[in-house]
Amino acid sequence: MVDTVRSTFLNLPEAKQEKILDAALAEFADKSYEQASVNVMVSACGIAKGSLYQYFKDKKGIFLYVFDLAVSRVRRTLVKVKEETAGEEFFTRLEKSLLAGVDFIRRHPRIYNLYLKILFDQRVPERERLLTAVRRFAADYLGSLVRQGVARGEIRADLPEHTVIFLLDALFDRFLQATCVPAFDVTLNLEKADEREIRERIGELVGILRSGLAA
Amino acid sequence: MVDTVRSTFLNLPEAKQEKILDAALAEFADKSYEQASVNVMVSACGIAKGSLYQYFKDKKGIFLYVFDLAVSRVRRTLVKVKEETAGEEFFTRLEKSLLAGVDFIRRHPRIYNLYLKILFDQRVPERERLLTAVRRFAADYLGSLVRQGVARGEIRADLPEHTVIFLLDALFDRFLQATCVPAFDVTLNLEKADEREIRERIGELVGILRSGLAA
DNA sequence: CTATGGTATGACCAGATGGTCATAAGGATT
DNA sequence: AATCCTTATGACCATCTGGTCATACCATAG
Repeated sequence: MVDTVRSTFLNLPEAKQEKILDAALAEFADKSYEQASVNVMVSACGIAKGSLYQYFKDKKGIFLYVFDLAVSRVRRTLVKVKEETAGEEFFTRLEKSLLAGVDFIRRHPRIYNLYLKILFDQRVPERERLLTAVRRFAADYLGSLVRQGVARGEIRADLPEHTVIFLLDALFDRFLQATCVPAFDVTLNLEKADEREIRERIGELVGILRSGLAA
Repeated sequence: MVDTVRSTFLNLPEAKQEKILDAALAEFADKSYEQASVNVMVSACGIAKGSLYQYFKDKKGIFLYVFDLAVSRVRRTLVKVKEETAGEEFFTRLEKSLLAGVDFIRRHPRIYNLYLKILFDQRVPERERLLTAVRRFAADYLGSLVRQGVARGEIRADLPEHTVIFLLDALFDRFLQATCVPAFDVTLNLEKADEREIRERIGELVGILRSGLAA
């Protein structure tokens, strides 16, 4: 995994490292993997192309390194939310997790865009592995919430856990997508919503999950 | 909309038209829009590149024409399901609609792949318009089911309709994605599921929607 | 002052792209 | 047979791509 980056890069002053990673993230977040241009990256961060190929083995190496960094940031953020809400009720934790997701995306839109690229660009290197890792993390996160909810008697114990997690995962993912891809969301207008409205919509959704649709 | 295709193309014998559209669909479904190659299309269907540019204004024109055809096929299929289940109960209609979706994708995987491309390739021409159209259709479809369900007293009338539709739309879309993108679905294994299993999972999901999660 | 070794450079390569256009082929009407 | 119009062709163009490599730079060590 780390054999894609050369020690030359790690020896660089941190500011320069960051400038390069920033340019790479911007480019990969903007275009599809194959369309992302190494030429654009180097001219954006003001180094020679040859230099970049002294830092990384190839384009794929740059990509994997950037992706790894992005994922670890997401991980850290969500794990923190889980710990901070450990004592609260299941449905409250759902709401707070979703809110934290929205907040993360608004602060790191390019990282989320990178994730969307992995989701649907079939030609991303090692896509299967990267994608599975991310989704598995989400499923584990939700699974741990669900199991604790069941143990505390806050949610029904008679439901197949996998299906519950699937439903929650689907809803979370789409909600987050809707906050930044307006065309996804022809009903709730989440992209233009302020935080109060976001909270309201989250409350409504979790309310439906809680009590069901049947009359 | 139709000013992208030239009359020359429409005058062609139907078999030749189909061969060309088939090659174009295959290529657009396989790669991202910008990565899809006109050269590949023409050699796949055995015509000269110049000919293709006599049938369509440019690459974008080919794409929009193919997309329009695909969308109208989806529309026809789903409208038929809606009509055929008009008399049945809300939750049954949900189940049958989902099942019809799975069936359509298995019979027309390339069309569904094309849709996924629109979803996440930010550089697809007129993406906003195409995407909004598709999502609006889904929302209208589900909305009509919901309103009839409310009118018949099958589902609660006290819920905000938009939010209900949003939830259903999210769940439907992800379920369909899971049936053909294994990495999406680390919990249910839908890709390998036979029809009996698919029916079971659909039943469980709709069951949760019906009665909620709370203990 | 020189030698060493890591670092930086950008001209260059082969290959691909979308799109063009002069030319040719077909078929119908005169 | 001659004219005319539509359709078919593929060599060609400018432009971009990821990747290479001989060369230059520069700090330290002898």
